[in-house]
Amino acid sequence: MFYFYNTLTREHELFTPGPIIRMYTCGPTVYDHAHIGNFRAYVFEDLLQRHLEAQGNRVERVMNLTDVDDKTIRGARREGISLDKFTARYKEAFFQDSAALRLRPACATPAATDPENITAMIAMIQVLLDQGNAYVAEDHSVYFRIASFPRYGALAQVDRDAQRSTLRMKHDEYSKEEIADFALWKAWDEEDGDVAWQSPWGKGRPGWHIECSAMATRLLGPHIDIHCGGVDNIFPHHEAEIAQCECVSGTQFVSLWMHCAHLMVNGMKMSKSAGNFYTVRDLRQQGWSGREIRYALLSVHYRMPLNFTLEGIASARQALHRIDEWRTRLEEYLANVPSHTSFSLEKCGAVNVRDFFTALDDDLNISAALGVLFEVIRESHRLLDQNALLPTEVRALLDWWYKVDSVLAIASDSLDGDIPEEVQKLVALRQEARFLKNWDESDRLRDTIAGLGWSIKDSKSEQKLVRQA
RNA sequence: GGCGAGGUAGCCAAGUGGUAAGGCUGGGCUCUGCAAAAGCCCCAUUCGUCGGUUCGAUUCCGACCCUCGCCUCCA
Repeated sequence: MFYFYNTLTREHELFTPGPIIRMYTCGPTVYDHAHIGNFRAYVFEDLLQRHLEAQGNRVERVMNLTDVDDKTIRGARREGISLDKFTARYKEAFFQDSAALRLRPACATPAATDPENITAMIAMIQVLLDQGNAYVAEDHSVYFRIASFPRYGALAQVDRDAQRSTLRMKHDEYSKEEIADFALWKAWDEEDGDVAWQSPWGKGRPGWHIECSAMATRLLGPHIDIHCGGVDNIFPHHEAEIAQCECVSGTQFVSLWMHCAHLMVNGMKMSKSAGNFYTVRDLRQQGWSGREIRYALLSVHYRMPLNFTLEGIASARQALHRIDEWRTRLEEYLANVPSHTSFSLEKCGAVNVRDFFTALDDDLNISAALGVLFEVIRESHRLLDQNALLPTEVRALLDWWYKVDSVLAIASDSLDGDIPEEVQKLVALRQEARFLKNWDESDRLRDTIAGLGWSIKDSKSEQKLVRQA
């Protein structure tokens, strides 16, 4: 039983999936490296998809790439290269960063400039024109006629009449019937250079909102189950998408709208225009791993503003380390006392392990879910200390963790990678020195090994090597 | 001005009309040749302020204070 908060109704609603969940997530505009504020939305969407799938649902998700707009055109012109070449760089970077954050790729990542998408946009605009939902202005741009769609404003719950007085007419939009009407097709002008497509209304390029509408309906059909994005997309972007799609299809475009709150830095919204932003690559260069960034973005509920700080990501690192140690303990236990019997674990001590998933069922309550995880960790350590767990129970606990991690995707990749031969030799020497209780030699070797970038943790039976950060 | 989110320990953060999950930090203990690491234990008479309802409110109602976002391209 899923309950999700629907922006459209402003209520938690029961969500009952059909055989396939169709999901559309607004992707990046590829004019620069995406920042971690952008990635917060993608991590939230990834968590949502992974949880739906872990609960046995099939999800078809589409994420668009906006590769033509004012900013991409400006960027390409500034560098004197083609739009394609300019955006290709940032598309590539986006996929790299996404992989670092362990975002599962969407089923399709259509780009606005793909010929089939431009065709779909033009077709959609034509229908809107034919039906009187749009009009061609003097300059051959095409605008959506908001007056023709009374429900406009329902998602953002804005009253159009109240808005009117605060809007200002831009100089280049004088030909609109109403100030709030938005562009479906922008007629070519000097600034666009060679970026243009032919249309029945002359050469130009698509407006931003029609891109998503056309790509979403082309790939997922007229009705979508879940549509996600950041809160700043609610108005006007998603409002416009609803207007366009519902005028064309005559049916409800989206059942469930889910929006995540902003990421803040030092209490302020992170944005490119404000200049106070981190990119994934910035943080990775500073030594933070993708999964640490992922955890930091994941661990605050998606509808709460997240204040990103270095202290916060350091705390994420520690929490992950605790999880790693626990998993290692379980795996080492099973290496000694193997058990392949698998059964579905109900409880670990006093903790009901199912609660992890039921917490997420409730509008992705990640804090409660992580609370369950850490309670299980503490409880199983306690039981293991008392030798009160059976091998089959440890096996089941580990299987539970693998399922949990299919949703969280925060497990460490590999324990430490290959240990260099030189280090291995020194460790062997130290082993001998320790056997002879030659502590001076043992300490000297520990220092030497540390100089090579590996720290040693002695346990009763062995020397554990950990690569220094 | 209109719409919206939020104020819970040093930091992050769940939650409920019946007496405060979890993480990080800090302290203690265990283990240990030392160190490191790890594990366990402890750490809010109190939930922005002031009123009200109630046997009882952090949780419901009202007022107020503060922070932040959207209303223009933005996840």
